[in-house]
Amino acid sequence: MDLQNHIRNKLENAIEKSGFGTAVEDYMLVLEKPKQENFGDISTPVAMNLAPVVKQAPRQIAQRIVDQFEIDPYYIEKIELAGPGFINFFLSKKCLQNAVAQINEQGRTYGHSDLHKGKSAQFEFVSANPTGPLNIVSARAAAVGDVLSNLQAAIGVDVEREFYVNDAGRQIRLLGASLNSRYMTELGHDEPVPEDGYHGHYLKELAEELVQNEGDKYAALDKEKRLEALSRLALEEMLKRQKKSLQHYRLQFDNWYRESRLRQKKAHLKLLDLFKEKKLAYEKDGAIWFRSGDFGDEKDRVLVTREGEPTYFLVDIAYHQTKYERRFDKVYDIWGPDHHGYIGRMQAAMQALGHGKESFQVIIVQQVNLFRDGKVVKMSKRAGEIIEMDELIEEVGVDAARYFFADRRLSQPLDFDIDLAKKQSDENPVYYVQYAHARICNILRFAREKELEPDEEALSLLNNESEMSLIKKVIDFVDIVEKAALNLEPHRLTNYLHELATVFHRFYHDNRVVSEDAALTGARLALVTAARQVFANGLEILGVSAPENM
RNA sequence: GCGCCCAUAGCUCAGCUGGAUAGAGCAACGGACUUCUAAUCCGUAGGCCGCAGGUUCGAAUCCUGCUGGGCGCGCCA
Repeated sequence: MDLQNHIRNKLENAIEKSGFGTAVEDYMLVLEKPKQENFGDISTPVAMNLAPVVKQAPRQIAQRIVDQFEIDPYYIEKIELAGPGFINFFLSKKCLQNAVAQINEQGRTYGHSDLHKGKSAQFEFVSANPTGPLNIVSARAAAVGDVLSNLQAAIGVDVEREFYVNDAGRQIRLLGASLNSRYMTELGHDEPVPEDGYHGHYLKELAEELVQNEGDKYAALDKEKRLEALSRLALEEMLKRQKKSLQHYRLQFDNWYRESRLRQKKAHLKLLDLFKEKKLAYEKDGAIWFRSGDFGDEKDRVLVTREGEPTYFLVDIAYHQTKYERRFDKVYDIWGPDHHGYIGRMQAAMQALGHGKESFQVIIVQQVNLFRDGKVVKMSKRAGEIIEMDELIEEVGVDAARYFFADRRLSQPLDFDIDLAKKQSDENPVYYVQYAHARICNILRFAREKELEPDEEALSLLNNESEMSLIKKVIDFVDIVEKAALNLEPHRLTNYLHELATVFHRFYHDNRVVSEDAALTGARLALVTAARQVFANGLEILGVSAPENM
């Protein structure tokens, strides 16, 4: 909708003509949605922001701006000065009614814009170690990462989703050793799982399958060869299962970037050379250090240990460097709260490599506490007691899981109430929104049976309170998507859809869509068609299904 | 000790780049179905916005200190 721009332009003109042109700054030109409906549809506190600068009373300033404001009656019905100095705009009915036709014309693309067209971004998220099934924490990251990606795409960004696979190093060796124990035990040899190995049930199951399908084939190998073979096998199997879980969760990664690929190319060693060359690295106590302290980190960090092993950090820097080589304008990492201490050093590394501060952003998504029967479900990774993502999805469904995960501020720890998410009742917000969509589909089906169609020529018949509220709500969608995308706040979208559902349900209660009045029926069908489109488009961004009946 | 996150209605949370009377869902209570879906709607009740200062025309929002809770501070990954 170019409505906001229209008002902004006219407002700037009015301010210019009032003689405040030199005093006004961009940040003062705020257009917001007033809390109360009787304060109009759009409001600006610009006069109050100008007051301290021009040293005049806010209401006096506002009055002069209002006097100079050129009203285009197509858009605006009236302007009011209110309260301490707010200028409130009331939109014309004509403009609101026509918005319905515009939405229907845009259809599936309504809500999308080219605000950031031409930019590219990469989201790296989940990136769980391939040493076991995905858990609850990954489930939140997966939902959030996917929705954030969708939101960026909606404002025109060319987005890529990436999963970084840590398929090299100590943990994979441990994984192999753990599988080896299970496998050999299955064959009657006593080889206990290493103390710091992986004790989960899944490796036991895998070992059983292995014996069943391939017998004692691996037992014949000498231990080193066997461990290597089983490591590889376990890794690929775990990866396969993770991919399957994510697919089930309706999440498609564009790229699975393997750490082993970096190591093969010796990317980390080349990077080390580069650091040395640029005097960003030095030797101390037998280890090689990065001067991260010079780039805002708390202290310097080790890149190569005294034993000559490259640290995870060194490889990770090399990995992040590839993101820039792959020419993303913006690189986002989604991490759990346990990694926040890692942000400083990675930012330092990126800056040392000459990448602008704005180009790399870490998004910390807070933890998930699982509740069942009103009690916290304790999870212990060591003992292999984790709640798997598959179990959660199995139990509550993909829609509820994704909706719940998107419905919180990222910085807020999330209490996930399994019992609530499972409930097919009004206590569950997912159904409330989906039900609104299904209800509209039902109306449209009913109308089609009677051979009635939406009629955009009749939109001027939409006049009553609940009709106008619904129109005003659907036209907010573009703005909501933009704000959610720019601020990386998926919960804005769920909140909005819930509000939209409320307004729609009220409209439904107040008005019969299919009635004796053919013209009015056409107009209302056009309105609910637009509303349905907004539900569908919004739910699509969330990755939640929009059922046609419930 | 240092760093990050959190504290708003009984519960779960919005609102936080300062603005008008702090909102929603659930739970509680009272109403509404011969109509296109009652998985819905309407109404009532519910608040020292953790505490104490500060900044200013104005603070849930910004700053400082404190209290309480979660997490992190490896030549681990």
